[in-house]
Amino acid sequence: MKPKLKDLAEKSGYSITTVSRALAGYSDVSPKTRERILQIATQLGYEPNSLGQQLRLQETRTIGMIIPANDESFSNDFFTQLMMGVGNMASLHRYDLLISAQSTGEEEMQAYRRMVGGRRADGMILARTRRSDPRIVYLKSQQYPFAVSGRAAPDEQTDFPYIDVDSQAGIRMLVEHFVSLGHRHIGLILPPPELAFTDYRHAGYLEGLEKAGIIYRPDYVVHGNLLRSGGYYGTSQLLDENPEITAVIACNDLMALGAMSAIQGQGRRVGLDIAVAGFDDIPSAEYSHPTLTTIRQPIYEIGQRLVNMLLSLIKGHPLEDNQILLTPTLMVRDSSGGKRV
Amino acid sequence: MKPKLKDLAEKSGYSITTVSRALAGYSDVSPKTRERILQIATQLGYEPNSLGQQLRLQETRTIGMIIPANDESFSNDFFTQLMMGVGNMASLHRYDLLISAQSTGEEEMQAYRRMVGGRRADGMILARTRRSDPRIVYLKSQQYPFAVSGRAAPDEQTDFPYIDVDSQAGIRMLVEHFVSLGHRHIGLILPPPELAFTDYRHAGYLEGLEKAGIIYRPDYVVHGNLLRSGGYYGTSQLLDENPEITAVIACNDLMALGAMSAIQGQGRRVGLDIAVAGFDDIPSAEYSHPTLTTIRQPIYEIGQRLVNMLLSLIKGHPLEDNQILLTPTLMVRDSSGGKRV
DNA sequence: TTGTAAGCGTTATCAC
DNA sequence: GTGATAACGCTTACAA
Repeated sequence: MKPKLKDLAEKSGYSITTVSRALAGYSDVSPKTRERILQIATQLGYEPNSLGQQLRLQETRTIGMIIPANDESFSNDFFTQLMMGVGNMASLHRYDLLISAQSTGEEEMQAYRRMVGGRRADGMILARTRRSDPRIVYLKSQQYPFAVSGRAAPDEQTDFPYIDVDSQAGIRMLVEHFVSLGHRHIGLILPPPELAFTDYRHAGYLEGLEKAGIIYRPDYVVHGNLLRSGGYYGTSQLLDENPEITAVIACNDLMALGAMSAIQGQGRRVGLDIAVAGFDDIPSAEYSHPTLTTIRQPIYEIGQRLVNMLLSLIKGHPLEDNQILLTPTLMVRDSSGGKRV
Repeated sequence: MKPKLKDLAEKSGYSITTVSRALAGYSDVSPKTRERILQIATQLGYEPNSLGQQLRLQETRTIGMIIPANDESFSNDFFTQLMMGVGNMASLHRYDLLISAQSTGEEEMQAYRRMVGGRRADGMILARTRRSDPRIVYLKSQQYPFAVSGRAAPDEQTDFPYIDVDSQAGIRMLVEHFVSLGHRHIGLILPPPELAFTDYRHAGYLEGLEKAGIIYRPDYVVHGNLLRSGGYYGTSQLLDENPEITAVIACNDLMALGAMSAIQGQGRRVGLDIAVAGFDDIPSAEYSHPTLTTIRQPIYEIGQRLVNMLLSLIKGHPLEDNQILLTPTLMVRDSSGGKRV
């Protein structure tokens, strides 16, 4: 059926070794031999079995990534954008991607163990760090190459390679933006507390309020699930319980879109009655109605850079800079409305 | 370092064979032995090397997918949604996904040969069929299991497993919808001619016009690249050259979003001045401004069903239905505007 | 310049 | 119940 080295060897009359070396382009095989072997190889449509190669070379040229599996995540632009950045850069280096969709929990850890322990990939990229993240503990214990989108929480040690944006600064910028427009009652929808970046974003909120001399009100802060639904319910709750709120900051764009739905569902106008801002700047942010004021994170580029980082790690090249903190930029669009009177 | 069967064998005093069988849960190993071995395995944190397993078992439990690599594709909801459907269903069957990002052309074919010939995956899923698609020719020649999102072109033979939506009916429904609103001058932005579904959509357009007794005008039809830019330029061209046009059908939602930008860029109102419709019903369609009238394809579900199809193929199970044509549904939203006076 | 043989880590066959 | 041994397909010392 599918030809292997042995078939080429038999057909050509040479040994498996010689065939292998001819195909690999070694110099110590005579031109005539090489040509003959190459010809037979193309004639039979030979393609090396990568399993054999990988097992022998102990290298898969594959980058692993485990992404959240749940029915809603297909609308999660963050992961898909990250994956695309990773995938395209990996492709440039002739690496492929091994993707496993798993829901957070023990199943997910099993998938990590299978992928890492089973040596299915040469390194892994992970995203959305959690408090005392078991994945990172595991990967470090295995001394396995990995690169992360996101730091550890502020009170934890970040002793691993990562790229993150300064989301404290990002949220602070949003608060300042709203304050400059005249808002004094600003609600915040945080990510779930177990995520590492939640504290940074909370800190940015506090920092922004303090700079503006606004007193912090804990009841202006709720948690959401990072999906549209989280923004929807969070906003409903905030507005119901605190009717004086005039602006809502959602900690990602998906929740901000949900927030807008909630506001519009109450018959109010986003930007005019209630200002909204998000975080990420996913593609839909620019096409939403109204367009979404947000903090731009270069997710696609982060994916690309994580690959470069990871490949250096895999090859054992020294990494000049393996902990990168990017400064995000504020994208002012219509959802934050104009100056208030 | 990383423990293998040999290490467990040495540590336990049993042979590699027995260790392997104990771990596999064979009945012909004594309970005491099994327990001892299992204990050592967990103690050392043993994880089977999947390369070894795969090579031996000739099975990878992996589904391959090659997606278009280009900087804009990260905003391409179609592929990401399909991937998520595929990935989540694969996960349920304990399969992973091997993704390779490649731009169309010889490189892409090489990637297919590497993945198939190299036996890196047990089967493949492909999308967006092309005229006399070389990928399909190749996969058939290799008798390799694959399942496709999309049929062959109308004048070609579709002798492979697929799931597709009846896009001829879909476009016809859009034409009928526009006609019912009073439109007589309807522009069409087709996909590139080399794509297999282009002819179906064109046929749907013709069918819709004919039913309404509207004469077909070839200059009302242009081709676009399936990205926002294609919709933008296609619409600009259509409106510049045929100012009487009052409605534009874009053959996917991304182009429809581009069409809306073009119209709004001219200071005109989508839905009121020029009606717009798309195809796919990607998540952003519901959140665009205005919301987008479109034809809903259940892309995520198609991804899931393709996996089930493919797994049957891989396992050699008989497939009751391996050529599925779904009827799409019309989603009327704001971009098509109301009835014209 | 070419060939022999070992080994990557696993499972399956067969004998004991 | 258990253990040698071969095999999956490949690369690479080492010999010739």
